[in-house]
Amino acid sequence: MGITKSSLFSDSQNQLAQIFKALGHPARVAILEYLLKAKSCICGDIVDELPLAQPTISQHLKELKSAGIIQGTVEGTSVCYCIHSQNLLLIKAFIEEMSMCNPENKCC
Amino acid sequence: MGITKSSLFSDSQNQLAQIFKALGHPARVAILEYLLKAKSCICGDIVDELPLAQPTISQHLKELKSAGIIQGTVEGTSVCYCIHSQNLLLIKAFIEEMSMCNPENKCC
DNA sequence: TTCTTTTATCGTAATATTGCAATATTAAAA
DNA sequence: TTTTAATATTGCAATATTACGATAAAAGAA
Repeated sequence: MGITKSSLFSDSQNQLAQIFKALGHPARVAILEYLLKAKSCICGDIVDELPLAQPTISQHLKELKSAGIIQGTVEGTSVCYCIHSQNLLLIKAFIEEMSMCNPENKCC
Repeated sequence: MGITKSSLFSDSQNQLAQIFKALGHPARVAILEYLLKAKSCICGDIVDELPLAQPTISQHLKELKSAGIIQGTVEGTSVCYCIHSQNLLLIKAFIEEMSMCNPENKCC
């Protein structure tokens, strides 16, 4: 149905999934890589950098922001975006746990 | 258009996004947590554990598998799934880089 | 062989996502 | 005030995802 039954899962599971989902698009990965590479947390240069139209970039930025992965500060007519690491630490812990796969498991 | 323009991005960006996307659903997060918790890498107990119908679970398992996050081994009539950590290490490295946000940035 | 159990696949309805043109908004510049 | 520049929002078409009932497939049990 295209509708995720989030009520069936824990808050923690939903939050982790939400953050992962926001990272689950190559444009958003590219935006983060650009924000990391750029020394200062430049704003709409992302539009020039990425091969997508301005409204599309704006939408991707909005999703990253609402997932708590980036933050934006208005500076005159432009907006300065940068990585907000707090929520990334949540999924970092999850992945660290998961990647400690037990090699004793029969099929691993 | 609901169609991700993956050709516009690098292989690395597409691969990272694909793995993140597979993790971007609470049911799939729950499946991984269950696989980690269960001592042996049990199979269709996941269907009993999660509040979703069997075809839905099967579909989620398929997505995790095609993203290289889990692997399955047929054992008679049942299938034994377990975590396959290799691809998780890819996103682990990405997140570690990203979470080293530079606090010197003006807006961070 | 027939039945049963387990898992996968098909088909489909409901909903979500992606991308962009057009347009709105906002604040600085002229 | 008018114009310009930067970003956000709206509306929509194309496509993807989610969920599940029905059914298929595969292997062991009777």
